[in-house]
Amino acid sequence: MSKAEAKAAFARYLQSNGLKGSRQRERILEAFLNMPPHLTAEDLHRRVSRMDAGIGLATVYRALRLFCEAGLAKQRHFEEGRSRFEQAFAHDHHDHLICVGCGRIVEFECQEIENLQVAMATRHGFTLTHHRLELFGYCPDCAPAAEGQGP
Amino acid sequence: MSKAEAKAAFARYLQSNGLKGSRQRERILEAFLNMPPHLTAEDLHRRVSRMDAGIGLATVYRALRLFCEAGLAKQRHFEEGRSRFEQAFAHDHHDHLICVGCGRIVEFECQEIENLQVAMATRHGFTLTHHRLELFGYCPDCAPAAEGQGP
DNA sequence: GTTCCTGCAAAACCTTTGCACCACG
DNA sequence: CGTGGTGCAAAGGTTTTGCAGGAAC
Repeated sequence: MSKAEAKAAFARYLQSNGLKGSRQRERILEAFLNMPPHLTAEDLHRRVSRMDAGIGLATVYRALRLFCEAGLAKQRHFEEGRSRFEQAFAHDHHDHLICVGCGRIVEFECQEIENLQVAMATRHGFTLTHHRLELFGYCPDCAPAAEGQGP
Repeated sequence: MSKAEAKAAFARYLQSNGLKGSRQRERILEAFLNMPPHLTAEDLHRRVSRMDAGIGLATVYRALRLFCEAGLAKQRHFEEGRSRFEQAFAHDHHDHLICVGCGRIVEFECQEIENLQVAMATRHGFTLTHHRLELFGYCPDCAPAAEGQGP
């Protein structure tokens, strides 16, 4: 799904639910589509404020919830106390490799793992809807530092 | 590691760090060891309060943090706004299969998946420290209901 | 003209912290 | 007895909500 399609999908979502568009929602969606993935609501608000200073954080939260309901965004909980949002349309599916040194997040996919997941679910009688896989470790830049110094 | 060993490990942890035991910590550890996994701090507090009404929620949080530091507990963030804690000693490692219908959580392990994870990490130059894998879907009891009714 | 949306501030949540007193060692 | 633990309440951070005014359809 391209960015233009995402915008169209959002407009459609609004219309079918009796909701209205607004300058703020356009700006927030625009910023959301052009951001790196895995941003915080506050991150997004900071960026949006640069273009349109009057937009409130609450409005960003409300828009993000809408994006999630419209299937454009996905809310994720990494190992911190707050949520991050990613574009749901960007790639059909992917998992995350997260550096515990610098926080860098790399996306990857592996069909073999997916297949094994389905097999495990089936073995327990489950019908899979989705999953979450996160690998934590040191990226190439942080690996040398990790050896010399403990936390 | 058995429950008795867990208690001993905690006592050792306290001693080596110049910390003290207390009635509250004993009670909280006891309750923690005898609870189902994946409990909330509040869940644990509720249970502990039944045995010892005066124990405060803050004390439970402080104890849980200690348990984590001592390696007895692991803090996890599922797809909600709060933390859940599990016994770290129960099994060396496992992943989770979570029913989106009833919330039931099943633990499983799969060495093949683990191996592939290491391979993926290596391909990206990462050195793995740990990971998180959660499979979401309908358990056998909830699967039939899922077909007839959309959300 | 409705109805929904917005900004602000206040509330609601989970979690942590400050403080005076108590208990362990 | 000194140091760390506890309970309470207050503060902290993130997310939600109530409300009066404004904008969209």
